[in-house]
Amino acid sequence: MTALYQDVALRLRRAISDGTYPPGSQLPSEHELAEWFGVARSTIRHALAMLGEDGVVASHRGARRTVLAVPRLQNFGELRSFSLWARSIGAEPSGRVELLERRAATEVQARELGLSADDPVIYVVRVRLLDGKPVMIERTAYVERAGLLLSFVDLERESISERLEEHGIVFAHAEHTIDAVNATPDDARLLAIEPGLALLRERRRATDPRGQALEWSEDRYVGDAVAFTIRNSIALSPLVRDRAATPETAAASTTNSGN
Amino acid sequence: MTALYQDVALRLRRAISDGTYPPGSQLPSEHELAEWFGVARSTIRHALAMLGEDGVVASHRGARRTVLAVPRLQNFGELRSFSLWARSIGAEPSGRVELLERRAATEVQARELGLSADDPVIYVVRVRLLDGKPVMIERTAYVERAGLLLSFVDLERESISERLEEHGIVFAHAEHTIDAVNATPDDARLLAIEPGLALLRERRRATDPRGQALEWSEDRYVGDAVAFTIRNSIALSPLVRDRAATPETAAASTTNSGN
DNA sequence: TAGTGGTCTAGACCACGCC
DNA sequence: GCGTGGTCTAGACCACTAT
Repeated sequence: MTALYQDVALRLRRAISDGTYPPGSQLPSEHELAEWFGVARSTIRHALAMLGEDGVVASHRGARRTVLAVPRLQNFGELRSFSLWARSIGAEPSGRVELLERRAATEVQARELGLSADDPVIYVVRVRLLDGKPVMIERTAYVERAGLLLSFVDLERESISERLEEHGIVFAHAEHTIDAVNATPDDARLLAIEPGLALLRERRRATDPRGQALEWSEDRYVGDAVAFTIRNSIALSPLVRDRAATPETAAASTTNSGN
Repeated sequence: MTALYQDVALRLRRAISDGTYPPGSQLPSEHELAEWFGVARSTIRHALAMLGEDGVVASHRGARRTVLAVPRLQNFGELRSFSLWARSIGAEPSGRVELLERRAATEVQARELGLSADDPVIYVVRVRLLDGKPVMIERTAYVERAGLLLSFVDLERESISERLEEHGIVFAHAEHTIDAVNATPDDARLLAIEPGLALLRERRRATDPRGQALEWSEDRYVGDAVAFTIRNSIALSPLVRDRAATPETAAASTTNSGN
């Protein structure tokens, strides 16, 4: 069912989590692991490469691998879906729909979603709550193909992404741009906070496995409720620091231009 | 010198950048690429895996790879070093040292750096400027081994990380936690902005190749000057959403809590 | 059904760390 | 010099897509 290397990776993760190989210690050699697991060395290497991508182990030619940290659980689905994420930390997610309409795409939405000007999008504004406390405003434009299915979803209770996956709409890739903004009066009203409070803004473009844009969203998190964490290393650096988009630079910026 | 697969990856990146394989198009098959480049299929796969990690291509069993986006240039060094990053976007970096002293680690610093209470750290507060405009405050605690070398660095002009690398201190891994805070009066004074303006806060723990902590830093960026971008996918998700540190949760949390 | 990517093996040689 | 991880090859079989 699952691939051998995934099984090996899982078992190594567990061994690190349960203290067999605590952070700072060294892993057995690839040769030893291959013997113990009864697989080829390349299969062990494939598994170890995955741990390396997660920042769990570090490796250097000539020396055994070092354990850097205990693995984190979170997966892509939990990052994309507020509901999944909330439940994974033991909180009860809910949502309040402020707006849901089919309308012409704005210039930005059209560019990010790869649409022509005035193509229709489904635009949704939702306030997301954690254990009854508002923590985020989600302003999302869906392409028509995905958005039309929203009429089948109970937006107050259900997870949009979970329901869309049941209908064959799969989110596979995303690009996130993160900066900070002060809460507008409108933000403050929706989140029941003071205007001017610092909010963490995440602009997200998500695509299906083929790279076809499915949604473009601008989410604003209450600064003291949510944070993002990224691990990276010399070998793997998915995080990029950008000059923020300003009215003058927005048009020229590569971060924001679509497709 | 460079590995074959790295050379192949570079050439494929170039082919995507120059429009040979634009976003949305399909790459040739692994078999074809292996023949063209004169290498084994596994070498091609290794190169393509790197492009996949960067979110440049997507792959599915049975179908050819799809180009998702044009590759971004930035590397790990440019993320860690403000100076390198600034020059890479064509701006002139500078810095102003507000404080530099050797002192006992705070509780948080000791925990993040893996020190005992009251072990000494080198604490530096610097304002970083882009083309003369203040955009960031950097409050960094270095472990003694790295920090003592700072006396050899011209902090107003030089890049700390570049000089430390010359002395054998190599930054290899980092974990970043990002949230939003309002500028304190002190922040506002240093950055020449209004108090209360939304700032992007990055707390960063960086280690050497062995996972030994080298620095722990709390940086605050002016919200309209800098943003961070992350790409991820089902297969690779280095980004994690966390509940932010609150006075109650800070003690239990490993990721966060303030300076 | 042919082609494609995903997985896995067995073996080779090399560059580097450590003793 | 020995053990380690890094690179590379050649070939096999399988699961899935496209047609």
